[in-house]
Amino acid sequence: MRMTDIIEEFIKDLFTEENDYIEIGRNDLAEHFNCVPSQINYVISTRFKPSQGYYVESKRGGGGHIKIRKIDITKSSYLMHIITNIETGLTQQEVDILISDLLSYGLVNKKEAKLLKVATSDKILTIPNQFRDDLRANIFKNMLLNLIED
Amino acid sequence: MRMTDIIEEFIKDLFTEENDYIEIGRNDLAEHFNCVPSQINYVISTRFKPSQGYYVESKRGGGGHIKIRKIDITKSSYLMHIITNIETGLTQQEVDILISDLLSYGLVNKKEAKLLKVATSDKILTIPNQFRDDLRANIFKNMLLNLIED
DNA sequence: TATTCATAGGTCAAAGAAAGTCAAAGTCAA
DNA sequence: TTGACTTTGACTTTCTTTGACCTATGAATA
Repeated sequence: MRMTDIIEEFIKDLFTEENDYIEIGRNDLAEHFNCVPSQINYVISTRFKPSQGYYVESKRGGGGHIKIRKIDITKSSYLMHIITNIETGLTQQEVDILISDLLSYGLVNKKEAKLLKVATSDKILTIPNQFRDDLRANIFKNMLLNLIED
Repeated sequence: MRMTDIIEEFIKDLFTEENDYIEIGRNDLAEHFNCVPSQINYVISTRFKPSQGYYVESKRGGGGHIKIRKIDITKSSYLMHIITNIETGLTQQEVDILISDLLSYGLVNKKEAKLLKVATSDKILTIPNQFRDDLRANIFKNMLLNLIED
């Protein structure tokens, strides 16, 4: 069996009914499985993506850690559907349409819609063109993921 | 848990409804937490900046102390203070502290805090380094602006 | 009054502790 | 035998901890 799969399973087993997130130390885990630390990053980036219902944060430096939150994707299959189907970039137009759909289906309220809109608008995303649509898609996707109720 | 976070929390707990400032002795505090005195300075300089709504004064010599004052917190004034004090870029660390303060003052709810956090995190802002802090500040500022007018 | 000294706090850079990135090399199944 | 997936490791970035040295204040003393 591949190391990757073993680590994936190990991490997934850390989730129980009570916790919706877990914290790991990258180096500890790597040591535990006798692999290089970056292997852990590989596992996380391939098996714990938003489209798989996971949200990941981390902190470096002393006392650093990686935190993985599991989102109950059955709570909103429509949101999940959108999230899963965002692969590449999105234009502002595309996002605006999605937001107004979400609003009219009552999946987000007005305030949330506004926040989504602000954080994904061309006006605010003041970076070189080439990066914008991918960044926007990434922000949008992850914000949606976090709108799914606990 | 990090010493830094423990000290930060300890200091923040010293604030109550009645007092708008607190006084600490650097050496006493360091002794209490069994760390070097300069650790206290580190905590203060990373967690109690003016842009985060705190003003620090101190006095050396006999009877010396460090005094930390918190700005007046009515919803719009605090938000405006933060917004107007964002000049150039913000690191993720700085934004995270701001968000947790906003949350603890009840100026944003949990969901809004999450959205703010997602839209400003290093993990999500997948663009070249040089652009990141300015972009983050821009997103954050504009999201906050939208939280005010409601 | 002027000097000296103990008692604070301030600064800054180095060392330490994690995690992130990226690309090269390896594996394996279709 | 090629293309996708995995493994590895050198290098980078971020955050924290530590300590040596510096500066200001007030009290005691000459």
